[in-house]
Amino acid sequence: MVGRMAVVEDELSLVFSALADPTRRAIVERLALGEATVNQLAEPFAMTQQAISKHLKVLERARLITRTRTAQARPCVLDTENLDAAVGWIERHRQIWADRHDRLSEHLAALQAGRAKNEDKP
Amino acid sequence: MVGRMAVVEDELSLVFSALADPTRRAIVERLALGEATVNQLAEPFAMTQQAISKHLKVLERARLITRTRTAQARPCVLDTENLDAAVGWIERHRQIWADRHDRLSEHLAALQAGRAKNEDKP
DNA sequence: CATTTGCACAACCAATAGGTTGTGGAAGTG
DNA sequence: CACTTCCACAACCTATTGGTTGTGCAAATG
Repeated sequence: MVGRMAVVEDELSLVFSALADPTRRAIVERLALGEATVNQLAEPFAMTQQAISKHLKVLERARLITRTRTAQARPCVLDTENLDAAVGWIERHRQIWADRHDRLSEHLAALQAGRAKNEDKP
Repeated sequence: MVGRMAVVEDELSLVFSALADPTRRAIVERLALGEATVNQLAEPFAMTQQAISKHLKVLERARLITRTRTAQARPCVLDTENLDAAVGWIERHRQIWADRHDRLSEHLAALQAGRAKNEDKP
């Protein structure tokens, strides 16, 4: 195999990689305040409308936004389901580590306490 | 400006893009169970040790792991601080939207209730 | 000391990402 | 109808990503 790439991108990868771009995060922040059209979203950025459309397509593929059609406009709405999925994944593993880490700290504290019986300054 | 790329990658982008790869997420999952050496981490994957080393460098740059030195081994440990940062960012904006969405659902439910007075089947 | 083990650095490669310009269609407005 | 507004598609460009092979050093082991 020479240089083959990922073919079947899983949803979580799409979500995280969608959130990995500052422009797209800004768009999500904006959409958290309410729906907006492409031009409204593009306005604050120093880039073309086409670039923003590309970003929106990435967010849509990650199912972080959904798009409706109102007349000639294409308003975007935030879809939090996959945001939840992302938080879920992180929390699941962060918590396991945190628990272990607590026990480790506990263990070290116990050791420290044991040493304190013999010498005041370690 | 013709095709200039991101120069000053912010930390959050590094974190999300580090988590955007299934191999790296698997590594994080593994490290949530406790520290491991490079070879231990590489073992489950159908790729070279060098590829894993690259992935570890990405995780290290995102400050999701830290590496110590024990003899000739380089054990990796999970660092949850930036995982927390990622969750924090998502939660902040997800919550705002969720609140708005609740009020919208409420509003729609109220409308629906109003209609129910006139016709049973909407 | 010779060898193995653990890991990283470098050069290379194909695919992807993130931007551009150019263009055109579909829906509202004079 | 002519025109403008809103948006997407296509072609193109460059940098980055995710993998490879080849190599070599540093520390443990015989």
